[in-house]
Amino acid sequence: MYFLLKIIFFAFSLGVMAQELPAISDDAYVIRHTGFTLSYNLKTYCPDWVAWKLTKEHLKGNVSRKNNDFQGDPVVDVSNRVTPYEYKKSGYDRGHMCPAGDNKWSSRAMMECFYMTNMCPQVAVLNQRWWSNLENACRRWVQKEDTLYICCGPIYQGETFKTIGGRYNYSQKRKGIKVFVPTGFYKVVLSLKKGKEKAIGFIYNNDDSRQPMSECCTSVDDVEKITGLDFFSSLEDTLEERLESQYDFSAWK
DNA sequence: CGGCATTGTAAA
DNA sequence: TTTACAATGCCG
Repeated sequence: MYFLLKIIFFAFSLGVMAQELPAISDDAYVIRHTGFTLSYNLKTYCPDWVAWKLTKEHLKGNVSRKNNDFQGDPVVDVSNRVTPYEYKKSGYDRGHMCPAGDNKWSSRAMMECFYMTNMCPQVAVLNQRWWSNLENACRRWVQKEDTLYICCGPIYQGETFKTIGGRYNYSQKRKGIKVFVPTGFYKVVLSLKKGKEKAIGFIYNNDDSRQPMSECCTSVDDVEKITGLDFFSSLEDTLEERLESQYDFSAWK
């Protein structure tokens, strides 16, 4: 009985309160951390999505990203746990999905956002410039919107994928894990500010090309078509349809 | 020098 | 493709 109540409460807390979460499939490996929730994929060894709520208040914290080191996620069993070793000499950055800059409000959230379950292999130029631009923009936007519901993750297009890692770790006597290199990344952002509710999506290529926000934005519907995910599904249907089918980049400035 | 991680190379 | 081993390198 108590267990049943727990399930009901969990479903309630995910479905009703957490508007940033996409619809969750039955076989999903969902991991909840202090500052974000993610769905871990045991084939790609990347998250399928990472979702979090960003508020104005969250940005007032002063926890520094220094001394927070990339590390395997202790929630994941060791045989499936990606470590920084997989990314070493790969040529790819360990790209945060939920950024460190959004987790300054809690030292625990900050530490957890450096778990490898929050990472994907990202081309350096994308990570440090164009993707970073979007993260900074979200932190600007939330000052006016008060709260943003954000979800992002990798895109894989094509039949075969590049992988990194996979080498047996002799020191730790651990089987190698192959981490898929995404061909791109998506992010969807929702504001429910009364009377001016709006949503927007973004799609980036995982390469070193020039990718300003203004050229990467699109509708949430577009991102759903490409990812197969159903974002913001706890919204009332007509509102969801309206917000996801259209977007206005200039309205976010 | 001792201990441990990293990496080139090759065997299974 | 995965595992074993040896040489190298780093840090005390």
